This record gives sequence, structure tokens and C-alpha cells, in this order.
Amino acid sequence: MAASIEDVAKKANVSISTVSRVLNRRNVVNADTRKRVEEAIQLLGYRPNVFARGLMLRKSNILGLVLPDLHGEFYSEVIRGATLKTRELGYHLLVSSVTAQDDGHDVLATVGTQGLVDGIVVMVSEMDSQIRTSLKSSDMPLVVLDGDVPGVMHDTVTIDHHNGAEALVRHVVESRSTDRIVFIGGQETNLDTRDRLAAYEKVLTSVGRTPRPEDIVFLDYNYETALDYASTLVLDWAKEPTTVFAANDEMAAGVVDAAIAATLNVPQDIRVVGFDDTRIAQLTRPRLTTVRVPMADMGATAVDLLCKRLEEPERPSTRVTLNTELVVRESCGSS
Amino acid sequence: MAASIEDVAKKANVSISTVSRVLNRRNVVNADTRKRVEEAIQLLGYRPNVFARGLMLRKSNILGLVLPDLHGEFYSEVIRGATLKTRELGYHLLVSSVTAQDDGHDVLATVGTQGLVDGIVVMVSEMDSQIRTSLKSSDMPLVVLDGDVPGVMHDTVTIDHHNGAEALVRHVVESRSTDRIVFIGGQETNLDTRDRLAAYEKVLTSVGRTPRPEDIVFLDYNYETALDYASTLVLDWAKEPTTVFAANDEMAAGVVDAAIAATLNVPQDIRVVGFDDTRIAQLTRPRLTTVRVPMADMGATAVDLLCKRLEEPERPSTRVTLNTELVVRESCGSS
DNA sequence: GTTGCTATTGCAATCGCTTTCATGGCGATG
DNA sequence: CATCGCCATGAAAGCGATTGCAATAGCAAC
Repeated sequence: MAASIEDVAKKANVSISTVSRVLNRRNVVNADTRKRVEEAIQLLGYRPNVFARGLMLRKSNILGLVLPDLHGEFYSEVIRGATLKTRELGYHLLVSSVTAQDDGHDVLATVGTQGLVDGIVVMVSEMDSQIRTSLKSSDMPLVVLDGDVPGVMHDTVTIDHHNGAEALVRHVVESRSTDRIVFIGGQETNLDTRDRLAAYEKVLTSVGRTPRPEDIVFLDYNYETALDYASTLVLDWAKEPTTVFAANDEMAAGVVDAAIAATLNVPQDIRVVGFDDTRIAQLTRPRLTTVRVPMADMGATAVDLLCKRLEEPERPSTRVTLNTELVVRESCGSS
Repeated sequence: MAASIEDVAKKANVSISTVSRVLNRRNVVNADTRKRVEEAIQLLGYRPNVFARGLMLRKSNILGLVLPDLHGEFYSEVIRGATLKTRELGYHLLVSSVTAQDDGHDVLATVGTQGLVDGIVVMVSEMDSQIRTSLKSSDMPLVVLDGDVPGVMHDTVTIDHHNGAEALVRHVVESRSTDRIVFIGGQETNLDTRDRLAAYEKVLTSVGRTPRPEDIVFLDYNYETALDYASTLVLDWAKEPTTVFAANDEMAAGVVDAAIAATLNVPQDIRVVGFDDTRIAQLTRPRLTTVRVPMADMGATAVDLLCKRLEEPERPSTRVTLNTELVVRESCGSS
């Protein structure tokens, strides 16, 4: 049985109040007394009980992180950034994923058991997610990663589109002005996909071209799916000058592999660009032109924002936009 | 302010004891009463306060997961498996990483604050890690992932070497009996690296060959490092029939890329095999012969084991060995 | 010698919940 | 009709901290 504050008090010959005071650096405690208490603490290896503490303080020092699903490098990096920052700020991180079946069935149940976490970082990748409604019924400090939850007060971390998606499409449009550009997204309801598609349409429109519905398709962000899909179409695409814009690197890699399997040359016969700049982007041959997304930074920034709000609950809600960067490699034939 | 048990009691016109009883399905509560209470709970959206509960029960329903570092797909998958299983079993998962600087400075402080977690899953990848000593001073239920902590009672999840590392080396030795085999490990103190090296030495010895020190090198599991390292040596290697056995796929990919950069052909001029069968293994050209490691399974199994122990603290400590599988692709020239 | 401060420290209430023990009601038994 | 035992429920004692308030002591000022 671990030592309690009472054990410490006894050993140091003081009351528990005094022990608590030296622990919380409150009202001055006499130097001698403090020393005695500290020795006792040391001696007994005493650690305050989180529960008792939380009960009084109504604070757990635990942050919740809810991700749509924990697949691939993207999420891995977000978690990594979040973990490190959490640690740095003296908190703990409770990670939870929301699987498809259980679409936000109850985020609050997962992570929001009364008092368990002081606040949460949520990545809501689906527009119509039930997470949103769950979120509304809570008044827990909230940071939304790469999205928005209308009707709920929260801070936000997003990535900029101007230097990212738009720059990418602009790059393609400018260097390959005659190319047909095929957009391959993740799920149609996915927010990132929407944003990237919006950038695609915006840039095309800005140069006087009209996005064609048949050039836009929604898959699921996976390599295999993109590979399968592209396999049947890649020869068609290659009949005219075409660039494929995949909403993430995995799918881009799938397209590249489909092209290669069809004995096409990338970028000579067909061009491919991806998104995220994960490790994958450097491993395909040719390497992928893509947009670098500061994945770990996103996690870290979200945690940072959350902690700021915990310290100062009344601060106006903020939105931090992280920079992305166009990374030109060989897969788009213009490096 | 969230509703407390007392609010529920009042609304249902019973005492808090009764509310507590219907919550904990203990001694039979009269059906009518129970119904009244349940309605009140529903109505007020009452959720028991974790702290008050934990204070009495000395149980948080939180599991800790401590990983050496949160890089790459390997860890991402472990976390994924662990999260899902944790969720399934009704627990929460607190994830923490141990960075190099802070080498297990105090795992217990990180994850083991008095009572915060009910037990932990630890991946100790360094042999001399201070984590080990930290661990000894705790008597928290513990599951060690892919390793061992002598002197501390714990359950263990490992991967089998026979069907994995050894099969891989055997495959190389048998299909390319004249090849020099270069082993590229992660850090020399890393347990996985030790295991894979052991397999390498064992198989070589078993066929009457003597492992040569100059064929064994320790890097850091990273693509870039392996790329740099291999760049300077790959032409040398290629002078005689050589297969490079990298301790993970990332390094293998680095070697492949170094070879390609040197205008060598893989597998004609030099062969490369990796480990883990991460996504990367399918993206390199040629694709990597490697060993499939059930990464998500490892996380899930560890969590499972931990929960079993929580339910039955006195059960004998167990060791679960997960199967790995040789995956032969093109990079080793024998498919 | 009182009185008034200040610096320390202790007492006790409180947080929300679990659980032991006591109580009251009631049908069954002798 | 008194006794027993069983059910269902309430009262109250913690669990281990924090913290407002009271108490004590030492000291200066009048």
C-alpha cells in the first residue's frame, strides 16, 4: 500500500494540512518544517493520490485525443507531436480512436467520462459525424484539429490551403497547361478531401477551365483501393496528357504503381501528385511531388492550444493555421 | 456543474446508497426503485465521477502504454491495436513515449502517478534502459512488449524468431548460398536488433559459416542513415555476390535507394531484405522480401494480457509468442 | 501589562462515491 | 401470538487530498 499524506504527516510530525502546503507551495511554510516534510516524503516515496487530488481540484491533468482512425503515418505523427507536447507541458495523453462502426457513438463516453480528461483534441474528419452532436452536449474545453464544429465554442488548428493544395494545383496547371487533371479524393464526406477538391476547383476556375465531374472521384485514402481503381483506367488516362492529383500520398503511390504495372512511364506518360509528404512520397519511383503537411506540429499545436485554454478559460477562441509547403519531385514531370 | 449521485438520489427519492447499488448491479434492488433511479440518471445525464469512484475502488480503468519512441508505422500500428482492444475491453489508454534524452527518466512518473493507471504495457527496446530499474520499484501489473525485464514479475508478448528472422536468413542462405550477407541493425543495444542478429548468426553458423564482424553494422533504423551509409559502400558490396539484411524495412529501403542511385540493379547486382513488412516494403521497387510482424496484434495482445491480469492478479505470468511470417518478394532475387 | 499584528500550523469541512451495518416491514414457522 | 429470517433501503464511515478559518505564539508598540 502506497504511503498517504497522513503517513507523511505522522513521520514529519505535522498535520496533513502542512504537508499539503509544502506540496502545493502555498502559504509560506517554515523552512525547518518544510525540510522535515520533504525528507519524510522522500523517505516514504510518497506520491499524491490522483483521485483524491482530482476530487478536490476537479482536474486530472489528462488530455484526450480523439482521432477518426489510427491508420498510417499521418495519424502516427499527429499522435507523436501531441504526446511530446503533452509531456512537455506536464499533462498526460489519453488516445482514443473512433472507428467507422462506432462513428462517434459517444466520444464523451470514450474520453469524457465525468472528469476523466480536462479537455479534448478532436479530429473530425467526416462532415456529418455524430461526434459533432456529441460534442455539443459537452462543455469541455475543445480543440478541433483540421475541421470545424459549428455551434460549439472551440479552438482550431488547420493547415493553410494557399501554400498547399492551391499551390500544388497551380503548379500542375502552370507547368502542364494542357493536362487533364484527375482528382482522386478520400471519402466524399471527408473534410480534407473537400478542401483539396475546393482548391482544385478554385485554381482550375481561376484559369478559365471548368472542372469536369468525370475527372473527380472519391475513394478511401488507401493504397490498394487506388491501385485497383487506377489499374483499370490508367491506360485511358494516358491517351491524352493527364496528371492525377491524389488527396494523399498513399493513393498517389497506388496510382504510380498501377501506371508502372501497365508499363507506362511516370512522369512521361502520366503524371501523379500526392499530398502529406509522408515517407512514402520519397519511396516511390519516381518520387512524388506533394505537399508537406506538418503532421507532428498539428498534434503539438492542438495540445498547446488546449493547455492555454485550460489555463485561461475565458480567452477568445483562436484558430491557428499551420503552413504547408509544395514539394516538387519527379512524379509530375516538371522538376 | 455535472449532476452528482446525490442529485440523482433526490430526484428518484431514494438514498445515494440505492443509486450506487443500481449502478453497480450489486444486491438486488427492487425493480420499481431501480426503474425510478434509472430514469433519474437518464434525465440528469448523470455520469459517475471517476475520481470519487477511483478513490474508493482504487481503480481507474486506465491502461498505460509506454513506447520507446513514436516513430513510423511500427509504433503506429502497435498503438492502433492497443487502442482498439482497450476500447473493446472497456478501458482507456494513456499513451506515453520515452524519448532518448529522457531515457525512462521515470516511467512511473510519466504513467504511474499514484493510481493513475491500473497497469502498464511497456516496450523496452534498449537493454540498458533505466526503465528497467524504474519498473522494479513498482509493483504495478506489467506487460512487456517484445522484451524482458529480469527481476520483475510480468507478462510478455514476443514475436517468434523461428518463422521470422531465422526463416528469412535461411531463405537467403539457401537460395543464394554463395552470397556474403551484410547485417545492418538498429542501435546495438536494441533488443530487436539483438534478436535479429542472433538469428543471423545462428543460421550462418548452422550451415558452417562464420559470421564476420565486418559484415555487421549498427545504425539507427532510419531510412536516411541507411541511405547515407549504404551510398558509400554499395559499390564495394556489389563487387561480390551480396545480400543485405536490414533489421527493418526503412533501412532496407535506404539501401535499395542507395543501390539504385549507384545505378546498380536490385536484385541482380545486390540483394536486400528487410523486416516488419510495413507499407514501405511494398512500395520500394523492387518490393522487399521481409518478415511480416503482426504489429497491431502485438499491441492488442499486450492489452489483453494486461486486462486478464487485472482481473486475476494471481495468475501465473504468461508469455505469448506471436507468429511472424516470411514474405518473399523481388528484392532478394529468388522469387 | 495589554493589545494588535504577523507568521505558522492545526482543525475540520468537503469533494462524490462505495460499502458495512443497522433498521423496518413482512411472511413463514412453531 | 411471538420469533426468526430475509429483503430492501437508509445512515454513516471512510477513501486521500485541499483549503477556509481558528488558534497559538512571538514580538513590538503604547
